[in-house]
Amino acid sequence: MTLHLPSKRCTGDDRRRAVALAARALIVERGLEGLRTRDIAARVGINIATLHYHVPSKEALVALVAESVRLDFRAQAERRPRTGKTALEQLRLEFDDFRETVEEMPELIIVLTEMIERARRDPAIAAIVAPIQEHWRTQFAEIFELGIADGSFRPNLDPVAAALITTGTLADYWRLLTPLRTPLDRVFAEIEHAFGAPHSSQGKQNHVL
Amino acid sequence: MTLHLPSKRCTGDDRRRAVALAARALIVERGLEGLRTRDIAARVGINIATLHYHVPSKEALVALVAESVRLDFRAQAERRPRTGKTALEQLRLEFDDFRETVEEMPELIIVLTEMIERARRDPAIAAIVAPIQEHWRTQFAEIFELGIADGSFRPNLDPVAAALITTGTLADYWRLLTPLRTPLDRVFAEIEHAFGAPHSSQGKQNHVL
DNA sequence: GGAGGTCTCAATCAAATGATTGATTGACAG
DNA sequence: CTGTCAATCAATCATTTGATTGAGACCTCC
Repeated sequence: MTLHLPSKRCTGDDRRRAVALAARALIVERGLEGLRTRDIAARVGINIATLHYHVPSKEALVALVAESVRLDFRAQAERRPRTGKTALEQLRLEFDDFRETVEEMPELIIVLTEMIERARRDPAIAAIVAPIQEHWRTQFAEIFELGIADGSFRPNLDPVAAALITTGTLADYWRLLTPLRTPLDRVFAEIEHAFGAPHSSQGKQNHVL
Repeated sequence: MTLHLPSKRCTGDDRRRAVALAARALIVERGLEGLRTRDIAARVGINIATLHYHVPSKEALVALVAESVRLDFRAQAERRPRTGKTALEQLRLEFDDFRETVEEMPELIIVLTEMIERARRDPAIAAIVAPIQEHWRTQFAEIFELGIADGSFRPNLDPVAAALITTGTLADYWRLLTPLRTPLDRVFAEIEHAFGAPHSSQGKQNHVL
């Protein structure tokens, strides 16, 4: 991968990547609403014309950003093997994952939220963003399904509804304006109580099966 | 309320109200991102200068819209007496309320979401929008607290966490891009199961106490 | 009837903004 | 050395957009 620090010229892909990252940073700062092609070019350190050479239009640019976010999410989702774990363990892994993402790449979530908002009136963006949400939801639904079978969770649990509740809770949590003294842990614990098997006291010790 | 159809002149408050409504409609169509003062003026049927006479700046206009949304939410929240009901009944009232809002004034929620997004980088809007969310959350927290006392809900329920889960779930539900064949009812039912007292089978018949 | 305030508009401004043009540079193949 | 092509830039365009100005119209109260 030729970096653009030593040599002045870069390959198109490198430039596009740099543009996407700069755009993401600017979206975090000023929102999609305040995103300007000039600012992106300036942050990358190139001319506006050069930007337009690599990314034909602003519409394409937003799509490029959405796509880069999608890839980042997929990459982050792929580097966790969950095989051979109980459902409860998998659920906690998922929680850890979320906490990690919130703490280490909050910018990624912010941009995703902006994209989701835009997706409501932009089918092209919707097509990119929907799979991300779908995948996340499915992930939880499968965990709950497994958990019903292995006894981690309530027998009368509705896996799909539970997944909707879980993803909705997490997606909305970080959106909260008030910094919120209620820590994420309490929410996680409450979700476990809410979906866990009623008799098995699966508080700290996980003696499933 | 003097309409502006027969007589040409209106009082300032009427105009401001009309401007706010037109702006809300435009936000639904094109987002805050695509909101243009000219378009608002055109929709109201007035000159741009007249718009600026009633609302000094675009910033003030966005604040006006946020404020109008806040008032609408407050009005909608106030017209429901919940005294003398059990916690479970109150929870279901709240669910009915949400469903009604989603079905009858989805535009209100869309605008609120845009405002929440903007609030992240605009303190003035944050100050208007935060109380709405706060109130909603508190509402549920109180219901859960009452429900623990009256036996509707689990004794080990964390009311604040449960409220966060509930509001997060609802707030995120309507945001979903895929029209989602999973009906709201299943989510509601799952929440009731999740927080309900484990032994009392409060599925359809509500024989609390 | 007129003084003063409220309300409205046509015309215009200055800045911002997405996009284009035409020329230049550097790398590399033959 | 030369032709080709990706990559880059300065300059500029055509609109868009938030905001202002100055001239009236309409209403109310005296």
